[in-house]
Amino acid sequence: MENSLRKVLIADDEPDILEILKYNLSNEGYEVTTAKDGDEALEKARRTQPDLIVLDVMMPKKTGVEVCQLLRAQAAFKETLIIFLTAVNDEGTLIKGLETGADDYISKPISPKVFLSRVNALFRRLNKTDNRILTIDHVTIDPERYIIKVGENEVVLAKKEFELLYLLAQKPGRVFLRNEILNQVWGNDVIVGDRTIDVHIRKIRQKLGIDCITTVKGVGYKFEL
Amino acid sequence: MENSLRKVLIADDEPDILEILKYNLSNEGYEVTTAKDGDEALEKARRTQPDLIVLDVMMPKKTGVEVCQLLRAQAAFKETLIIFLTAVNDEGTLIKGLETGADDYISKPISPKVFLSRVNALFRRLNKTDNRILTIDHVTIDPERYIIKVGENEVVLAKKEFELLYLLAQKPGRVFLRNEILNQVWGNDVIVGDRTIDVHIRKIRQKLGIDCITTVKGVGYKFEL
DNA sequence: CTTATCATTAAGTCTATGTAAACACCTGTC
DNA sequence: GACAGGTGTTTACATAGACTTAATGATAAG
Repeated sequence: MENSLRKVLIADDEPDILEILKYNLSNEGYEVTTAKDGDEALEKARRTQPDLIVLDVMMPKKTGVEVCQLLRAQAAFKETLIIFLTAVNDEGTLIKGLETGADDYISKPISPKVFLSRVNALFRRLNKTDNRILTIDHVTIDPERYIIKVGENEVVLAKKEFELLYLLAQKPGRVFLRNEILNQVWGNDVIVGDRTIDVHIRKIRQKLGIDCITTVKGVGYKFEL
Repeated sequence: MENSLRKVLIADDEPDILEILKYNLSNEGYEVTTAKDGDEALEKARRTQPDLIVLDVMMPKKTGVEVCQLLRAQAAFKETLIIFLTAVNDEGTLIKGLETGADDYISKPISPKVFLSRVNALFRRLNKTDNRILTIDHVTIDPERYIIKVGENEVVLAKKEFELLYLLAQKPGRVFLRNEILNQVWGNDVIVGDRTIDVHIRKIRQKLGIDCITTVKGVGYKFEL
């Protein structure tokens, strides 16, 4: 993997498991924090803002599922990767866990090799959709430099405008609900008026000068050339 | 999960209640089976593989909680919706019931309207993940893009039209009752006139340009090529 | 033939979005 | 501190078209 330090938080009540996982992840270049129960996991998650959180389902204080729910309720952890560790006989809880928004789960007993490959796979998947330069036909969107190219013209968008366009352009053709857009661009705890999205859409349309955002009335918007 | 396959099993030892609930559910387009005790419930559950099981907590032979436990132990019923009917003074048992993996509970005495709305809500929640692209012959319906393709032509439908078509197309050939359509597309608390559905059907027929929706007089509509 | 049900059409109503302008806020400059 | 410029948001209003209704004609079932 690349040079960027990926932060991982592992929460489990069994010190042995913590030790093994931490050792393996560190070896791969991850920066690892550990927690031994649900409350500690929440607290350290807040402090260290990890990229990935590994939660044992069965933990003292708070279960992994509860921790996951509490985290997902906060905007800061909407995009954070969350993996559950679970005993095989615990499928009921697990299903509920996945519904609360976990990205993957791994059954105990854990093979370090499998664990690592799953973690790496998750990060790879994340990277694909996160920081890449998008090119759709003759439109190029570069999130590093906050620049849009339409043909040969460079267009400068403001931050929110850019993020909105970038979101839509990640899946051209797919309709994004207004709620979805609010969550992704504004964060789900922010409350803004009804017309805010429209106004931004309008500015994007205006600045780009091409017809690339389609309204689906009553549903949302989609990027399309 | 299938949207339109909506089989319900109701188990209660009071014939009146069975009758009322069955009547109301049938009206909404559910396919209802009934059982008068725990053993019969188990047996019919196995046979009919319902999508929702309504269990009275107090029943002869086996209580609702016992039935629930036995069902949840089987892989086939891991995902089945289970609702308890319970008398108000029975909270101890109820809590145990929810722990065994029920999805909801409803207190007696039961208002049919409340009952229906709870059932509909459960199914709707379940359907949230129903986002698959439907392909029937040369017709493609993509809810993600909100686009219909008929051969090579792209057809744009309005929101209600799209949802209506999407509903019908989920089970080609199956007849959807008007009530069912109202529930799924409009939501069960909205009241609209009799001709509203017809008009939408007409627009769909017109826009698609092909004869794909068949009227079953006195019953409802079905999608068919 | 009668009746209930559906199709069709042409309105009317209402809702979601488009648009322009004003406002609040931040940032840097003189 | 006053000012300018930019961003993000709200407000108020305009408007297209989505949705509904109502009226009338067609059709199948009994």
